[in-house]
Amino acid sequence: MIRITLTDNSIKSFDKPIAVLEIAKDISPSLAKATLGAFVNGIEVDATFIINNDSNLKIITDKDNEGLEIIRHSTAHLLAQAVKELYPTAQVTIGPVISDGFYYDFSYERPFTPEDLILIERKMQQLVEQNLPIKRIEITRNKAIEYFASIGENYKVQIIQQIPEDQTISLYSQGNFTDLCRGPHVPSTGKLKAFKLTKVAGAYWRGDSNNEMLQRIYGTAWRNKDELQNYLSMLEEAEKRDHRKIGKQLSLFHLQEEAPGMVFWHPKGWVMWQIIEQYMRQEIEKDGYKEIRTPLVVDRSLWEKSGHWQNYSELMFTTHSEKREYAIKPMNCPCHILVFNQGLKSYRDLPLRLAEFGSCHRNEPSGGLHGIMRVRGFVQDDAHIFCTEEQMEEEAIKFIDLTYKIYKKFGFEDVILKLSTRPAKRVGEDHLWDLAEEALAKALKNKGLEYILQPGEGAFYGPKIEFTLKDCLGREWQCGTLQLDFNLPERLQAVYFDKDNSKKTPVMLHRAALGSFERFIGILIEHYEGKFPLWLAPVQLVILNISEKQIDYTKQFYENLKNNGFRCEIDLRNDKVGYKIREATLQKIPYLLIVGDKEVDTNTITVRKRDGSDLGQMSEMQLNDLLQAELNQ
RNA sequence: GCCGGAAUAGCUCAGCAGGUAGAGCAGCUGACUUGUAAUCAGAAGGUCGAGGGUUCGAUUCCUUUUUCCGGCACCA
Repeated sequence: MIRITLTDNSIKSFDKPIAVLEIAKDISPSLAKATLGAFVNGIEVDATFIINNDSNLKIITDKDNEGLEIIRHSTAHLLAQAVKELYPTAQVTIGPVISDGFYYDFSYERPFTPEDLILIERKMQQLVEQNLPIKRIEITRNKAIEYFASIGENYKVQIIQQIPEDQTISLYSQGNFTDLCRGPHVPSTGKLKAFKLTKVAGAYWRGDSNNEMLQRIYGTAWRNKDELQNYLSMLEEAEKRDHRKIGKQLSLFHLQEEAPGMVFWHPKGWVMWQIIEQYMRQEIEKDGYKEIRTPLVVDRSLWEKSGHWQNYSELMFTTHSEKREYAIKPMNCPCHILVFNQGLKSYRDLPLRLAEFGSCHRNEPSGGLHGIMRVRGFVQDDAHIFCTEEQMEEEAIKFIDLTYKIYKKFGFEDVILKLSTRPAKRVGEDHLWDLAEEALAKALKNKGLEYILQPGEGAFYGPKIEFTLKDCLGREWQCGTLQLDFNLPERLQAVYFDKDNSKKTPVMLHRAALGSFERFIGILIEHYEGKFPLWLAPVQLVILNISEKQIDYTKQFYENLKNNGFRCEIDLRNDKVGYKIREATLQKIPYLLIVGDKEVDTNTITVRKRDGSDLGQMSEMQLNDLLQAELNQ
C-alpha cells in the first residue's frame, strides 16, 4: 500500500506504484489535463514519475511559477528539436530558461537568419500538433557519452564529462530528438501552446570570448496565447519609453558619429542635468561632504603609481605634449588621494569626505555602448571617504541612507542590491577583508535590506555594494556603488596620524549614488516616459494665446512667471490653439496655460495639465500656489 | 572586441528585380485670427554614412571602413 499525502493533507492510498499523472487523474480529469510536473517529497519531477513509496505530493500546473518554468524549458527543447530536423548538421549545446522565456545555443556552419526563425517556429508548431510524448530515460555516464558521441553531438559530450560522477544522467526524448537534461519537462509537446522566437544572436561557448561563437536563438513562452500577447504588447509599450527615442523627441541630447559614446547635451537636457546636480550638491553638503574639483588630464606617472597604467591601459584615453604622456582620467580616486595628501592629516580629520562631479573618460569596447546608459565620457557623482577601519560600517550606513533618500526623491522605490565579496585574485590582508565584508553586510542588515550575495565578484581591492535600477526593457543598470578600497591609499601613500602619533593608512570608500549623470538621466527618462515631475521638467509651463489680440497680456503673464522662477515657455505662433496644445502635450510639458479674451477680461489664465485634465481658470496667485504646493511635495 | 542586422530630406519612413530618388510631418512664404491633441495653399529641401571596385550606368551588386541597433564578452 502506498500512501500519498496531498497539499491539503488529505491522503490517497494506492495498492501499487503509481505515476503522478495517474494520481492527478484520480483527483480530477481537469487536474490531470493541467498537470505539468510535481514535487514529490520536495523534489521536482515529471508528471510521468512513478511513486514507489509513501510520499508527499504537490502537483505542478501552469498556475505555479515552476509550471511556467517547465513550459519554457520544454519550449527550449522543442526549439532544439525543430532546429535539428531542419538543419541536421547543427549541434545542440545548452538551452536554459531565462526571465520571460528561454534560449538555446547551437553550433552551426552559418548564422541563423530571421527567415530561418520563421521556418523554425513553423516546425515547432507542427511538432506541437503531433503532441509527441516526452520521455525520461536514466542511463550511465559512459552510455550517455557513447550515445552523444555516436550522433556527433560533441558539445553534449563535453557537458556530460563535467557532470559530477555521482549524479544520475537523464535524457529526454521526444520524437527522434533526445537531449541531455535534468528535467522536468511537460508530458508531451502538445502542452506548449504560446511561444514565439524573438531574436538570433551570437554567444560564446561557455560564455568565454576565447571560445567558438555559437548561434543563440531567443524565445518567449507563456501559459496561453493571451499571456503571450500581453507580453508582446508590453514589449511594444516599453519600446516607446526608450530614452534614445524620447531624448530625440524632447530634444534633450544627441549622439553622433564624430564622438562615439559621448553625449551632446541640448538646452533642455542640460537644464535637467543642472537641476539634478544642484539637488545632489545640496544633499551631500548636508551629509558632511566637501566638494572639490580635480584635473581631467594627468601625467602618466600618477597612473603608474596607482596601477592603472599597467592594468587599465586599454580603457584609458591618452595624450601627450612636450615629451610628456598623459591619461585622461578614467576615474577620480587617484586625484582625490592627491588632495587628501596635501597637508598632514590627523585621526581627528576623519572621516574626510571629498566629493566631485567628476568628468571621466573610458575607452569602452565599441560593442558595449548603449545610448546614454553606457558611454565613454561621463560624469560621476563621485566621492571618496577616508576613514578608519572602525568607521567603515557607520559610513556605509550613512551612504545607504543617503542613496535611498535620493532614489526616493527621483521616484525609485525598486532597487536591487548586490553585495560582492573577495575574489580569488586580490590585495589586502584577509583580516581586513573579513572586517570590510562584515561592515558592509552589517550595514545592509542594519537597514533591513534584502540583497543578493555575489561571492567572488568584488574588486581586487575590496568588497562592494551595488545599487541597481532596471530600465524599461528590464535590463539592469548599476547606478550606485559603495566600494571599500585597501589598495589605492597605500599605493599613493595616504596617511594620517593616529592618537598614539603612529602613521596609519586610511581606508577609502569609493561611492556614487547616481553612478553617472548620463546613465541616471537615461533611467529617469524611461522611468517617467519623459513625463518628468514638475521639479525636474526642463520646461514646466507653456503659455499659449488664442489669437493676436491677447499677445500683450500673454507676454506679461509669461514675464511674471519667469520672474517667479518658473521654467516657462511662450507660444505666440499664429496657429490654432488645438495645434499648439498638441505640440506642447507631445513635448510632455506639465502645465499648459491658455489665454483668450475670456482670460484677459477676468485677469486669469486657463490651466490644462499634460494628461489632458482641465483645471479651469485661475489667477496668477492661485496658479503660483498650485505650482509651489506641487514643488514642495 | 566578437556574431548578426541597419544607415535614404531636420524627423518618421517608402523605394521589392541596377537607369542619378518619393511620402507624411517639421521648416520657409502666403492666406486665415482661430477656445483645448494636427487650418488651407505654394515653393523649396537629399553628391541615398564614407572610401574603393564591377558595370555603358550603382542608393541598389561586391569590398573596405565608420557609426548605430540586437545579443555575447567586457564593466580593474
